[in-house]
Amino acid sequence: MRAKKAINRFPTPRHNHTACVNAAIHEAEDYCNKTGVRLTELRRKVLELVWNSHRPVGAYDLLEQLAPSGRKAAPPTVYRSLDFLLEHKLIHRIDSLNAFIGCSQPGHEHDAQFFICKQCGEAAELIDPKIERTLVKDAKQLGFNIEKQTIEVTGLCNRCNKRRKI
Amino acid sequence: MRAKKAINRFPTPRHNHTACVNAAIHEAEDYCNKTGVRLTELRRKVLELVWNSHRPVGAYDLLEQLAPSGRKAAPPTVYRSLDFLLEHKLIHRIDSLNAFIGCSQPGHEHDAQFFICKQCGEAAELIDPKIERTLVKDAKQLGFNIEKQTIEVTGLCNRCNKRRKI
DNA sequence: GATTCGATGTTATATTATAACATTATTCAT
DNA sequence: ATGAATAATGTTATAATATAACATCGAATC
Repeated sequence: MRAKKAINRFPTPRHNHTACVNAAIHEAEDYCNKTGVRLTELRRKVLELVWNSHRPVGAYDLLEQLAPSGRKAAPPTVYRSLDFLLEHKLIHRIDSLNAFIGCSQPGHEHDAQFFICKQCGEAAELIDPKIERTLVKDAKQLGFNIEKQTIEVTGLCNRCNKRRKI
Repeated sequence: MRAKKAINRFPTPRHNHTACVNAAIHEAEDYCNKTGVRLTELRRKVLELVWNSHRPVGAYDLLEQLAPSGRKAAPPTVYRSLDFLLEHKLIHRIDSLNAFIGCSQPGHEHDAQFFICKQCGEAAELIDPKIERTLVKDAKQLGFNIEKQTIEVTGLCNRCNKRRKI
C-alpha cells in the first residue's frame, strides 16, 4: 500500500500533549502485542521520555532523565532501548542533530520528512509521497536502489517566524 | 536564478579522477580569488584529501592523511579547514555519516541530494529542483521557513547491485 | 619595522556511541 | 515446577566525533 500524504502541524503550545503521549504508548503496546516483541519497563520509559516533547532529544538527555535522583544509568542502557524503538519504527533518529523523536505514524511503513525549527527545536513529521516518488525516479536514472532516506529540513517554524518579525 | 537539474553519475572505476581533483582545486582557487578569501596550503591540502575519492570521508581519516609520517596534527587543524570549506560551499557534510565530500557544483548556490552506496561508499550528488520545490510547497503549508536541507539516500549503486546479483 | 588580524598549533575536554563481559529476568521444553 | 536456553539489562571501559580556550605564527597593512 502506498503511503498517504500526511502533514502533522507544528504542535501548538496549548495542545493536549498528554493525549499525544498516551496515544504513542498505546500504539506501541498494540504493535508489540501484535508482533510479539516485548515493550519492557525500560523501553516504555524511554519511549515516554522521547515523547516528553515534540523536540528531538539526545541520548544523554534521556539518560539523565532516566535517573533524576540516585545513580545514573550507563549509556548502553538508553542506547539499547533506542535501538529497539528504532528497529520497530516507534521513534526516528534525526541524523543532523544526533537526536531522537517519536514517530507520529508507528506501524505504518513510511519514509518521513522532518521540518525542524532551529529556534524552538520543535519538529513536524511529514509524509509527502511526492518526494519519495521523485527520489525513486532520480534513483532509477542512477541505477540506484534506495534503502533508507534521510530528509531533514531546518529553518524557522511559523510561530518563531512571527515572533522574530515583531 | 533557479538551479538546473543536474545528475552526476556514479563515477566509474576508470574515470579520470585526476581531472576531478584538478577541476575542484581550480574552481576553489577561482572562487577564493574572486571573493578574496584565502585558500591556504592547509585548506588546499584538506580539499585535495577530501577529493581523493568520491566517498564521504571522516575528519579523523583526513587528519591521519595530513601527517602520514611524523607527528599528527590535532583535530582542530582539520576541523577548522573543513569549516572553512563548508562555509564557502566547497565541500558538503553528510550528516548521516559524519563525513565530508567534495561539492560537485562549487560556486553555484544549491541544495543538493546525495545518493550514497552503503556497499562501496561512493556517493553521487544530485540537484533535482523538483524536490526542493515540493519541500518548499510543503513548508508553505506549515508556515515553515526553510534554511537548510539535508537529503541523503542510502542504498546500493548500480555496480554493487549487479555484483550482488551474480 | 611595528601593528593588526587571521590562521594555525597545542592542550584539554565535551559529546555521542559501542564493545565486551557479567548478571538478571523471561520463556520454553520437559 | 525445574532447569536450560534465550533475551534483557547492568557495568566497565573505550572508541569516535567535535569543540573550547589559549598560545604562537605569519601575512597584510600602515
